[in-house]
Amino acid sequence: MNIGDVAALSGLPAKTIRYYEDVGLVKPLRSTNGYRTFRESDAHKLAFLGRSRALGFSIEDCRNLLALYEDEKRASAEVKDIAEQHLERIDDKIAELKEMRATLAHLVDACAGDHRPDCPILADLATKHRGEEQLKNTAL
Amino acid sequence: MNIGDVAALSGLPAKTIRYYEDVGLVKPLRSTNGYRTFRESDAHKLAFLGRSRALGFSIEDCRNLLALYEDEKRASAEVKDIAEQHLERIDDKIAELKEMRATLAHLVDACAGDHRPDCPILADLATKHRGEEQLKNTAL
DNA sequence: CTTGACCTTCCAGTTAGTGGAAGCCCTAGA
DNA sequence: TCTAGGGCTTCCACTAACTGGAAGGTCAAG
Repeated sequence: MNIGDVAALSGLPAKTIRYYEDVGLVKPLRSTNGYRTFRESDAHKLAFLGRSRALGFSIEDCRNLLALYEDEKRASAEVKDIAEQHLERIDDKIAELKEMRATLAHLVDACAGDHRPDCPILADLATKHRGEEQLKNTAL
Repeated sequence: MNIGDVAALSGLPAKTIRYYEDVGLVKPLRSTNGYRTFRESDAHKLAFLGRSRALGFSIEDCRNLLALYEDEKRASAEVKDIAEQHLERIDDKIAELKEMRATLAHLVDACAGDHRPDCPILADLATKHRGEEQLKNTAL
């Protein structure tokens, strides 16, 4: 299979597949004309990578997951560990976004959004908030 | 004020402030020794930037917000528009993360996480899912 | 033989900084 | 007066995970 074929099969752009080779996630063979030649196993790996990335795993996570996948003697605990850490990162990110969202939604709501210059959004951004006092002189 | 002073006041790292100058968000003066000299207005801008960034606005959004902030004849609608678009991006991101989270939580839950190799997480990543069929030959 | 679709490599750009090196500047203390 | 420190300067490289584009080789069809 050439790169276009695995791209179609895996749903990944050819550019991305070349990049994955660059970072050592797949190691396709080369035919005499210099074209990459992908085996079934490579196509399978790429699909695995596509799904892992879709779940938000980092490239490094993917590398580890792939290694575990190929290791018959793995302990599922190792996989679960990676997944749980990722889950935690996701939860943190969601919490962060929700907080931004709440503040922003409140401000947007308060803004008339008309031709006049008065704007609670800008007013808020221009104002020091609680807990934002910086670097009070600790000594003296 | 030197950069260390505005850094303390705004809560931004000096590196970040230099970067903001690089991309044209602030234009501090220079004293004869080459040091950046920040006016009150610069310190104020930097605080504004810090708060905008904390709400997740991109640098380009910040640039536009700052311009609006300084424009006495702005229409609040323009500000609101930027904020609403950002809100939408946040909502999209939250939705995406929640979907990942749901899938991942389900898989983590199903995984024993012990010394055995059997792992529903890997099994899932290795399996083609509904709607994942690629590029069926449209012609013929 | 030419056209067009593939394929190759390499370079640059994206976001928003961060880390580090090499080297001034300035002040306080011995 | 010398020196040590902390602060300041610039510049270069690196991060994550690609993506776009240029220049050019390969191959099958007409």
